[in-house]
Amino acid sequence: MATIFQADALLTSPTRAAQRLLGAVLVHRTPDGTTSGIIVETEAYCETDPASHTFAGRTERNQIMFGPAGHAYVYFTYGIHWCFNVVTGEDGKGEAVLVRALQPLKGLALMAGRRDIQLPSESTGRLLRRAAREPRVRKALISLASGPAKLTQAMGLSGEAYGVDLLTPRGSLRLLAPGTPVPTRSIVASPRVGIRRATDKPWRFHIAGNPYVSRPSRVGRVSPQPQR
DNA sequence: CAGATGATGTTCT
DNA sequence: GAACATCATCTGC
Repeated sequence: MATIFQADALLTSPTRAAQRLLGAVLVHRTPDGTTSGIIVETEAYCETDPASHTFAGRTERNQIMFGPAGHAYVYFTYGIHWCFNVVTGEDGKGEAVLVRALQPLKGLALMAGRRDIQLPSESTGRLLRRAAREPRVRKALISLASGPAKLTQAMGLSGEAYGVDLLTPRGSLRLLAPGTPVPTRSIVASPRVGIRRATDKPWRFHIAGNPYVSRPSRVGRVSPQPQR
């Protein structure tokens, strides 16, 4: 039923792949249950980019980024957090897209438990309706996965996911094609977050107006032309 | 609201 | 020994 994300769509520049990944769905099945979410914010990293883990060449940690597209690059940072990337580009290239935020779809209670966030135990639909008028519920839903380390925690992702092929149809961790495609006019580009180098490159992308992004857009809608 | 800070461990220089 | 693709919590407007 659920269609796996098209591998070909990742065989391009990471900035373009980052835009194509918006709207795609990440699904993780574990013994505790299944969680999933729509990718609403991404960032592109490539070898010639001083902010990229691959800038200085291959290392044990980044080797998967040089491998074929569609695998997971997961790394540990700040002594506490895990971040999740989708490897993109041709085999041998050292490129990936950091997934920065998800709009929760399934397994919200499990996500909340993993995040230690209080959420009324009601159906997703009911929660969404409550969120419309109750700020507390709204904030709880938004804080489930609105950041690169929040989403890995909510989805139950860590080092075990390193190198996993996300495009395997029956895999426990899968990347699915967007339910509804995100039109280019709804994609906003802005500078990447939390880096010290190459801060001028507008290689962060998010879905315009989506409340589940890690931070609001200051830059306006961007348009038609993808960088690079 | 903005800005500062501590947590905590791996990776790289 | 420094840096780190972060987050929660705190302080002071």
